[in-house]
Amino acid sequence: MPELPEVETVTRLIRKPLLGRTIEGVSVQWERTLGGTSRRSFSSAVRGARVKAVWRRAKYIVIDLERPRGEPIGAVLVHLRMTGRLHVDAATEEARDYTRVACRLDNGNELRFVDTRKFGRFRFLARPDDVLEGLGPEPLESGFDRDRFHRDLRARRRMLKPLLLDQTFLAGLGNIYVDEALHAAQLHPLRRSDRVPRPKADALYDAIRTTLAEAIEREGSSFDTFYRTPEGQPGSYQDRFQVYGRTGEPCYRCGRAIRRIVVGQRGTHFCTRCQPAPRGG
DNA sequence: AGCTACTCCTGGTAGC
DNA sequence: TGCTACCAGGAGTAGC
Repeated sequence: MPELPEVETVTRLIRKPLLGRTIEGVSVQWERTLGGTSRRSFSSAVRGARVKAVWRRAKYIVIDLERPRGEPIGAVLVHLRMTGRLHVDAATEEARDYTRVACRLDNGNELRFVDTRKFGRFRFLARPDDVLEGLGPEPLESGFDRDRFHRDLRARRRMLKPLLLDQTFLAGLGNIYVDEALHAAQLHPLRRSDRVPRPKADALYDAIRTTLAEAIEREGSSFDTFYRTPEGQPGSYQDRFQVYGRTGEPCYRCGRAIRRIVVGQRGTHFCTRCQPAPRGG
C-alpha cells in the first residue's frame, strides 16, 4: 500500500506538472474525500490559487497554495490511504473511473484524485501545520538519529509492530515496510520497545533507513495490479520483499517458512527462527 | 498508557 | 455460472 517510498515517488512525479500552475476550477464527485469540508468551501478556497510547492511529509503529499500576488493561503494535503492515486491528465482526456476530486489547471491539464475505496483524502487546510506538526520524525532526515530513536523506543512500552505503524512515533512506515525492517533487524514484531537493547535498536534504525531508501530508489512497490506511479509505471521493490506476502515460503536467510500472524488487525509476516519470540513480552 | 474492536469502502477471490 | 463470505489495510475513534 502507499507508504513513504510510494508517496515520495508520486510526489516527485507530480511536482513538475503542478508547480506554478493556477487552479481554475474543481469538481468533487465524492464529498467525503474532502475530509469534512463542503464542496462549496473547498472550491472557494482553492479556485484561483497557484501551486507554490509540492513536497512530502510522512504519507502526505503537501501542495502549498498561494494567491496570485504571492501570499500563502494554505495547502492541499493528499493522503492516498490504500488505493488513492494522483494523475495529471489533459482535461480533454476521458474521465478515469473512481475519480473523486479533480482540479482544472490553467494549462489545459487536470489534477485527478482517483480512489476506488474512498479511504483517501484530498483536504484543503488553511493551517496545514496543525496536522503536520503532530507527526513523528522523518526517518530519512538528519534530525532522526540513533540516539533519538533509542531514547524514543525506551520511552514507550509498546510492541514494535504497532509502535512503528504509529505515525506520531515515526512518520511514513506502513504494514509492508515495518515487516521488512523488523526482519532485516531480526526483531520479533511483538517485542516490547523498552526491552530492545541498544545494539538491536541501532540495527532497527539502520534497517528502517535502508529499507526505505532502497524502496525509493526502486520507485516503491507495485503488486496485485494495485499500485502504479502516475505515469502507469510500476515500482519494483516488491521483488525485494523478504517476508511481506511470503507466508509459508522459505526465509531467504535461514530457510524456515515465513509465518503470518495478526497484530492489531494487521497481517504480520516474520521468520520464527531469525526473529525469535521475546521471552516475557 | 496501551490494548482491542469497530468503522470507513470496494474489488478480487475462495469456496460452494 | 452465480452466489455469499471474507480479505486487504491507514488511520480515526470508542471503550476498557
